[in-house]
Amino acid sequence: MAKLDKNFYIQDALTVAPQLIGKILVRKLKNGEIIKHRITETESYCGEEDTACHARAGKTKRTAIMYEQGGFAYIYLCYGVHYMLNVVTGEKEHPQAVLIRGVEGYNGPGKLTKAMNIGKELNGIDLVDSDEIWIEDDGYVTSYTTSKRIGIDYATEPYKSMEWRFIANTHFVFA
DNA sequence: AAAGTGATCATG
DNA sequence: ATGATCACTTTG
Repeated sequence: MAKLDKNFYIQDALTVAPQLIGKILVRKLKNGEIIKHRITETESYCGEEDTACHARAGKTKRTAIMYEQGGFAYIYLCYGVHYMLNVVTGEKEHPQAVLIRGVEGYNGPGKLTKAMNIGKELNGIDLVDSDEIWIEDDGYVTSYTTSKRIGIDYATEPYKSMEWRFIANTHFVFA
């Protein structure tokens, strides 16, 4: 069971996002309980030029973590209700991140963070060093489908139409 | 179809 | 200090 390392996260968000499909998100609670879920859906957000990315307006207190080297968790509260889990990717000063949009058993980014007890106290944590949350590769491989990203009506073309959402075929195979 | 929710960011 | 915005979920 290989924990994903720094070299993996340093790649571009567009490289990391499809590779995260099928990987296992691991959460260890303070009471020692371990929760594991396979990732089924991700989205890439790529730099200041990507009008859908939080870093589009430049570096702020909130987005500063995206400018770090890959491997950190970026967690924020959306619509005052839901925590979103993102993985920072790429080199330092390249604000990129991959949103973990769904895991097996839970569709929807808000549901998965609730189910796995992920909150703002984990924002900025190092996924490579942490023993509270990390991602593992057990060799499982699956095909995936791409589509346009969700909930980014405020973005402009061409980014609005980029197919930067990756969905595991697991649940959608009609063989 | 629509509202609910609260941190964040840009104004004054 | 105040207000606008928002990468969603749930309800009717």
